[in-house]
Amino acid sequence: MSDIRDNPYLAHMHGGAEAAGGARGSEPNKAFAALVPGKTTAAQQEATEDSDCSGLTGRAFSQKYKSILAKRRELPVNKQRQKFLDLVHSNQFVVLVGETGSGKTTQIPQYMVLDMLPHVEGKMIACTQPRRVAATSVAQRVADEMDVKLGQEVGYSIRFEDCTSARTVLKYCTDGMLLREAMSDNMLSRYSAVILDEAHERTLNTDVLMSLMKNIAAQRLDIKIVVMSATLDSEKFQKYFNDAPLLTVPGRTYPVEIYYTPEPEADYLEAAIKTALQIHASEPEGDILLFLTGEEEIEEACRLLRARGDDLIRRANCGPLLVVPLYSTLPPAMQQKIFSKAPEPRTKGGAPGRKIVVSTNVAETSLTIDGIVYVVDPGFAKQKVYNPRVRVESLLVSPISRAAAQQRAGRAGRTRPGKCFRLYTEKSFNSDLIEQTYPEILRSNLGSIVLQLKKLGINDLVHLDLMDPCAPEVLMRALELLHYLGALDDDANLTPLGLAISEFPIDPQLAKMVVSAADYGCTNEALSIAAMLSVPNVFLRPREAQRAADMAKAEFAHMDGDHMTLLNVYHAFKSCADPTQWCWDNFLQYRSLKSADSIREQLRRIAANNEIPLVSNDFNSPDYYPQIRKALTAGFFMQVAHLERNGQYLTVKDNQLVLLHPSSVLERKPEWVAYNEFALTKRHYIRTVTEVKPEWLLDIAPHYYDLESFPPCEGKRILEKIALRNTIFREEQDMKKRRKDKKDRKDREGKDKKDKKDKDKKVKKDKEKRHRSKD
DNA sequence: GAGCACTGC
Repeated sequence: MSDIRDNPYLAHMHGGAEAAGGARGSEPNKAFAALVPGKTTAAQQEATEDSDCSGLTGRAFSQKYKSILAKRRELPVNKQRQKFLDLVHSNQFVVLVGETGSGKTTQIPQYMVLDMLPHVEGKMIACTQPRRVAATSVAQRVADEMDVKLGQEVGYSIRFEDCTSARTVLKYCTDGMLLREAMSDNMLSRYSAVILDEAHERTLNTDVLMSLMKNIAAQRLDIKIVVMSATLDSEKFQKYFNDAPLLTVPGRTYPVEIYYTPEPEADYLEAAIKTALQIHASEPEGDILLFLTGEEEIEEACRLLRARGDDLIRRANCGPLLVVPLYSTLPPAMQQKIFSKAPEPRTKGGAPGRKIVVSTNVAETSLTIDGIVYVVDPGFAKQKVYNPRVRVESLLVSPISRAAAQQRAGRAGRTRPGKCFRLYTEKSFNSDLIEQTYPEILRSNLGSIVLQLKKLGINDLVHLDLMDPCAPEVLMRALELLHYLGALDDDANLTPLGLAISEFPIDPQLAKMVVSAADYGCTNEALSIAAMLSVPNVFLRPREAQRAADMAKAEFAHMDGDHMTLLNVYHAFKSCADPTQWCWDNFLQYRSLKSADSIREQLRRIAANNEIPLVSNDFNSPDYYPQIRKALTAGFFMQVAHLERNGQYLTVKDNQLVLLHPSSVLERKPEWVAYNEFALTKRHYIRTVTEVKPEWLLDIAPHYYDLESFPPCEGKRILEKIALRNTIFREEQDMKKRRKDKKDRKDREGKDKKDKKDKDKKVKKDKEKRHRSKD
């Protein structure tokens, strides 16, 4: 930090006028001196902003600053600045509801900075976002608004990238990042205030963070918490945060007219296509956004829209259509197409062209497309559900909530008034749809979350104060998993192993594999596999080139299974000359491999920091792959299936009937396999599968393969035989050892006797010698 | 013989 007296904000601490004047010459700035931390008024803040030079940098404000400032003053949130400050001054928690366009995300954090002057105490203000792009782009915008360089007084912090400095006063970060920080600083002592933005999205991280902030606030009366949300579901937030006061800020969007179908639609895909084409045929200019559930459905809809659109254009003299798909796994170049302009009329003065974007939920929150005037909403989305009984997370096409429907409709009113066509009845909207989507924490496996909570110092999970408490059975499953992995002891306290596992930002099973790999001399390989399993599928299989893609994949196939195949792919990726071209040639997703590489680097650094040796076995040793598979077993012994005599796999303990996923490279069916994922679709598949040995299971996870408590099945009988064989073998070894020990002891005793005799003889001789010499 | 909503550390 530069000299504290250079900072005009600190005027009140150093005799005001003198210090403030020092930064910019002779004229003292009264507005700076007037700011008293925690007691500023809107007028004082505005005066500070209107002055000639920045209180933070001491530099004169630029022309650009002044023009942005004029726009900032017109934002709806600015009209409520005084009210907001009053609430913050007299409350520890404030809930703020602001619709799109209110300016809350950019302005509220700045009001907080001016009010608290956190750097006086060497502290900061954090504003969390659920997504990385939001954290980075908003930070850039606010840096411009405050006339500072991004990364200096205003910065951001996201995975793989910390763009902050010792001067940083305001930090935008992902909520996951702040959680990680809390794991090493449980009281978040570096922050004088935390602003939680987009809280209505109720992501896993936001929910955990809200609970944590409540906990911290009870112990740190100096900290302020502002919770910002976009919905009207504010009462729930207020109640959760000890009856916090509410401030509502109007948004700035255009009206959207809503239309419902008079009768329920039997086939929503067909209805959606029809509706989109009808809009094209009869509504004025403006682009269409159509929400569907997944990649396959979207590609199918695009094909149909193009075909029928051509037909429509011929028959009804409509304008040309541009149909573009949008989903997250679409290559970035293809995603860019959503921003292209609608096509020109085919003849001068002819019917205008139109763009139709067919998208998943990405377009609901993550991506904003300008120029959308019409939204078609069939009312469905793929949603994650968790079944604790079989410990399986899966995706299910389900009806969306009223809040989500509202969010979708809002996408039509960003640039001018729009229309939203809902493909369900108004009655259905009111009586069938739930108010809010169930928060993610109620639909997820909590293994990793529970571990994080333990690390955050929250031990009493039963009384864990979440906005929506999770099901006891889900908590039980999480505790059970962590206990079996050895991350928690019998009293559910974090073990040293659990502490190590919690350092890694990956699934606990994967982290256990990495940590255990040290025992098998293969941490380097375990890190690569863990990274490859933490990114979206790397294998591409385009519909028009399935055979070619399969052949390309076969080149990487490893006889032991899919994990080793992934390792082959990673190694090949690292040693190829032109990664983009190479990925293209081999039907591999460049994005996923690139991201696996970054993750691996992060994991490697964490391993190094935790004194986990980074080692490999000799590649030419016959043990090279078995050792890696043993490390895999150490993490995934709970995800093992056994091939029954009828040719079907049963998962161990749960006795679920499963099939090897057709994408597996394992053509022969090994008797015992460990799997990464249980995929619940039309059938039950196990995906990413590698052969393991039953004796490893008994060796590596004896507490889980405790045969006394094992439900009966073929696998159990085989394990019992092996266990018996092991016992007999051990008995034999013991007997041999005992026999040998006995013999050794006898020999030793014999030798000792002889030694003693010899010694005695020697002593006698010596004595005699001495006697003789005396004489 | 078949998927893969979306995020995040």
